[in-house]
Amino acid sequence: MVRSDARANRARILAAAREAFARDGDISMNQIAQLAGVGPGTLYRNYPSRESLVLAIYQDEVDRLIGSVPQLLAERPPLEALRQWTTDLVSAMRKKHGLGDALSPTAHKSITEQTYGPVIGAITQLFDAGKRDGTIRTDAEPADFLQLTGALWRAASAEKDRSQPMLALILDGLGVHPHGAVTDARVDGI
Amino acid sequence: MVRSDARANRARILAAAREAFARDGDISMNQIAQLAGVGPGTLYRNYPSRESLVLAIYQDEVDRLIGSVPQLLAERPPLEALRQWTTDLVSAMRKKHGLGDALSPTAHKSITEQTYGPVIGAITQLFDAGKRDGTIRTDAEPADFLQLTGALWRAASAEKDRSQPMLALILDGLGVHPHGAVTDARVDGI
DNA sequence: ACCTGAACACCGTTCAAGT
DNA sequence: ACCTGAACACCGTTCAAGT
Repeated sequence: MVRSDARANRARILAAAREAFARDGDISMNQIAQLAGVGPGTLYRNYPSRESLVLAIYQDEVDRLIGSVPQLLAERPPLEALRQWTTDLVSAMRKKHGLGDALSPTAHKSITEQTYGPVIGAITQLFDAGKRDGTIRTDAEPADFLQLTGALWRAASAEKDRSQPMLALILDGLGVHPHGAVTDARVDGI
Repeated sequence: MVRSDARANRARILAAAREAFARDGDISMNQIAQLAGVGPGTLYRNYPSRESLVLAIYQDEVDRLIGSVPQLLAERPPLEALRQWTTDLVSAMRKKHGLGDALSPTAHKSITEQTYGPVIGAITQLFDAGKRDGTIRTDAEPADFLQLTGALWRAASAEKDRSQPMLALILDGLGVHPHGAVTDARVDGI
């Protein structure tokens, strides 16, 4: 039987840790415990090592992202949902790389591999909705899109954030264009 | 004026640290000082931070590598010198990646960028010697060769070390083959 | 069943005292 | 001019004592 205060603690720890790591990747475990208002023992009961905590934070971020898809699709047209979702994804990737210096390359690699499948799944959902209502090309590939997303994150990290116009460009390319007019405009836009 | 014991200490620290890091990338600064037979203060006088020590170790490794070129070229024919040198390079790269988990991604990147130029320079020296005596193709590009070297290091890390046969293959490709016969054999060898 | 927080061994780093 | 090593503040982690 999981006590309710235990569950609440777990959530508080994760929230505090997420905030703390976003501010400073070098934050100590004891400091996180204090920020969360629990003893260090409680922190270690829930996350037995520093690495497991970092992994949980990122896993949680990905879970939110995956889980937000149905809501986004209910609220707006598929292309708009995809735009919003991708913006969130880029922000999550940037956070992951913010952690980067506190995360060992090996851990970083394993985290990327573990989240690849679910992320592709979410993109597939968004694509399928657009393909069904005719706003996204039927030959669009989720894996290709994710690849392009990597370029977006790099663009977002640069001094001048060009990720939004670049995303608009990609989404244009995904759209269905009866006369190819928008495709021409896209080439001009580069 | 640099005292001779100071210079000796610096060398002893670097040697001890190189050995220690090769065994365990998580070695502590105090442990390194003890292994080198100096007080922690002396260690910090020479290398004011952990990162500066790691960087110095790798820099030293690259310096040795660059410096070994004339000796190698004096002792053996260019292609043989290139083979030996590349074997040493792969071993150095493997060490760098052994450090990898103790080195921040940012530091790892900057170290790679800083050593790129000198490494290309060393390869150019070896190539030029081979081009002069007609054993290496005149159109061979040092940068391409270094790129292929990356594949060698990955092959060396795999459970079955295939780096030596792969290196032989690349060197075959660099050689001058009057009738193209060796090139055919090379394709068969894959 | 879970939490607290003092305690442990050790970390990176500093600096007064020596030679 | 340089070295030593005790000392400092803090680290990740544990565990006896509580509720």
